[in-house]
Amino acid sequence: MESSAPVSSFNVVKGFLNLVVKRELWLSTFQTFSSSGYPVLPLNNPSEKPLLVEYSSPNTNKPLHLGHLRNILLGYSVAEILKAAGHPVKKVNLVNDRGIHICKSMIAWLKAGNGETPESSGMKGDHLVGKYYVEFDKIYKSEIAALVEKGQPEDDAKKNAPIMLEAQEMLRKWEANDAETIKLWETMNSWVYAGFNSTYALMGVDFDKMYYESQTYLLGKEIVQEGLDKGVFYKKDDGSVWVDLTGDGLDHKLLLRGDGTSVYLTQDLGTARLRYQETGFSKLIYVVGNEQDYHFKVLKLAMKKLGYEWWNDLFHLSYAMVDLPSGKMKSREGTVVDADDLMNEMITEASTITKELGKIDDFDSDEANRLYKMLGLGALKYYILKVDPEKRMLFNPAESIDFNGNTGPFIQYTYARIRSVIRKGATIESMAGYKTTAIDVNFAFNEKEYGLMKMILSYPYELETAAEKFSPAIMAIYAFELAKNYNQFYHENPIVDKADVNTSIFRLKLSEACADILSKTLALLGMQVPERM
RNA sequence: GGUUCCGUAGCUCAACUGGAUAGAGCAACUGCCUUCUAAGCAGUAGGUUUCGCGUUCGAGCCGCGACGGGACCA
Repeated sequence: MESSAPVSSFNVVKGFLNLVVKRELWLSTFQTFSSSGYPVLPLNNPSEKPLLVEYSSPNTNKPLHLGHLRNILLGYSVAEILKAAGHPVKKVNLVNDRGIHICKSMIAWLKAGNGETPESSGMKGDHLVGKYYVEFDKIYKSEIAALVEKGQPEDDAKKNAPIMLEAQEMLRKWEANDAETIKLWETMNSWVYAGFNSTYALMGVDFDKMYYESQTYLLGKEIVQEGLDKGVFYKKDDGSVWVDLTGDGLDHKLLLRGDGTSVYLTQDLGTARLRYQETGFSKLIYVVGNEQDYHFKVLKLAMKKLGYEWWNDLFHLSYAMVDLPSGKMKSREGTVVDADDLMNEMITEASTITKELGKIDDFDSDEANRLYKMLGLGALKYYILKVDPEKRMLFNPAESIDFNGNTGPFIQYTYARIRSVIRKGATIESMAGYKTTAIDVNFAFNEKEYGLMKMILSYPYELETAAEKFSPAIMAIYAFELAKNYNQFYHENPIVDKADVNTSIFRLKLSEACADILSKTLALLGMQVPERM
């Protein structure tokens, strides 16, 4: 081997060729990194056109719960990862603000609400509206029972229950633009939005653009006509429009009802095309639960049949449901883990643990509360994001989320620990300038230092993989491994040692780089890091 | 009936797209705070990767078939 080659030695074990990279090369690469900041990502295909990430997409008849939490954290994190990887990204939210579900809340509020408002009740708006959604179901069930009592078959009773008929009548009025109905609808939706906004704010997520189904639900009808003209859709005798996907291993699928009203697919066709016209997206990523897998397959194939060449840029980022030990969550039965409650419980838990440890007794209450929030939400976010989205999650509220081991607070703790060492190093005159001191290329680093350097320098690679796979879990695991490696290094090596300034400076540089990468990686998961904890 | 996702330690999860002796955390047990933060570190124990067959130098990963769990489409 030539001496200028980057490889210092090699060996062969069990058919594997092992190359050993020269030590100087590691040091010079690390030197470049730590003096000029984060390595530039060697992106293969930096996109010029925006990637749209649609996430959250709530219904306005009830507050957000644990299932939404998984959706929102995933969507936000994927968007941040794509941004960090150099893509232009737009986060969008399609709010389902119309339909029978919201009419149910409205009817129940009219019947049983006595004019209650968020102000008068002191309830968060989304919780108040959700309360009447549950109320609707109670009334509905008692009406069904009464009809069955009188001898109606249950199926008929479900159709004939007065409150259900009223809800349907209200939907018709809404569609006919009835002034009074629209006014009530706007009022109750505004309560819900105020509630959602405070939940989003607590979670620390944001959106670049909001879409509302009340404005998009009529889109798509002309696309259906276009499909008929092109002969890729067909009409049945009752006037309904269908697409035949048996050639793709699926079934025939309804696109427009006989009475001319839309189904979800109709508006999704229209909305996708609208967004393409607006943005020319290079990808449209839908963060939606896996119960919609079939729906998105149909959507893509319908677009393909229509001849839109970007049909394959529609991507369904599918995730599995979150289950409770008691089974599925059902909003209308009130068996859900509410997102606000869960976040607040986590913050309280963080506060309890922090107080027990007593390390920040000198913090004022603002500082302390910021920290509790950081840690509580960090624990929750990490817990959810470290899991592969396709796997079902079992969430046991009785066993609270851990703060030790492979958790968010463990990584946050490691960051705080590093900052603490660096603060100490900065007080020693001979080391205070460690940031600008160049690394000695002949520095004899040990195994732990070597391992840390390698991990730090692999950040761009991890990020690129995470971006390609739309996978926050990759970054979560990377952060954990890095923190773990740092703690091992920390335990075995004194960092600030007055007797060995040269080594101390190198270790301070290494620590600083580690903290930077941890902070950056956690930010991609929507997490913050504390200077002390 | 059809399609699809999942099945790895008691529990929660990894395994760099088919590579070397399947790794972490929790729980259990044992050590380490007079030294830079013990929300930490070190160690013990825990596995026929649900089962079977196949593909090949090599399979947790690919194929086929069971079994179990979820979701969706008739």
